[in-house]
Amino acid sequence: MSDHLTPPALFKSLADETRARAVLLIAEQGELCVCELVCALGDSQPKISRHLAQLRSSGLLQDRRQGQWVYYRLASDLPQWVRDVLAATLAANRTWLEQDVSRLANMGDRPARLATCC
Amino acid sequence: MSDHLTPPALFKSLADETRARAVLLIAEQGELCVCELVCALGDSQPKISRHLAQLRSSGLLQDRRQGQWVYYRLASDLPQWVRDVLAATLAANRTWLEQDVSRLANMGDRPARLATCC
DNA sequence: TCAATACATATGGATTTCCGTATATTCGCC
DNA sequence: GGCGAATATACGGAAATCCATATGTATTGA
Repeated sequence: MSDHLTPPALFKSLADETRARAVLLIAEQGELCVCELVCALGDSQPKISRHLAQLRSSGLLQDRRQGQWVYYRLASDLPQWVRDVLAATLAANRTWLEQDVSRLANMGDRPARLATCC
Repeated sequence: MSDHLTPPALFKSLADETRARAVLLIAEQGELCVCELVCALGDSQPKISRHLAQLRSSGLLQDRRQGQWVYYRLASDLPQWVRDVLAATLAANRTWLEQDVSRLANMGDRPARLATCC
């Protein structure tokens, strides 16, 4: 799926502020549900949802439904160079992401993931 | 100048096919003049020129005039993470760039750069 | 000074992108 | 089944993007 992730296709996916923040947050946290992203980014739910759908259909993210929540993570078949691009960007832009991370940390009532052990 | 190169700003610069190819070609070759890029990418001169101006004003490229030619290279103050992003993208997408590289190699009458030794 | 080459920019229009609002849909629970 | 919470999608319209064409500027050389 993400085979035809050409450079401009990848960069187009990351060219929007909302999408860039969402992807980097997910890259840092491993997995986030829509309501967590809505809270962290401070945007409306339809806006977040629309951008997530776009990131999924471009092959960057994959989703997983758990009860009423839908969790997004980096696509498992993401090429290594794409992971490298994200890692380099994330490492050098922590302060740029700071507010989103802290809004996420301060969020009350975050849905609990299933324990991975069972 | 390139301090305010936020992630979405960088990715927006690279989100266009013409700009992505131009930047990667320049990253690979070190320095290219406008007419070389016109030939390698097979686009019109105004189109190339417009995109180069955009890349320059976003802080990704810098230019240098030598006689009638204007050479573009990566901006000298480019943050390391941006260089890393470009390097990772270039290394993994050689075949995507193949045709442009060979059109450049087969170009006749390429303007000669000044020797660096004197 | 004239012409030619290399490059830059202006203009207008077609297309794309993005968003707010409203409306599905899906799931868990009573 | 009915209701509320979480998420997705549809439908305009506003704004940004991209391009072709035409024109401007700078440099070289006759």
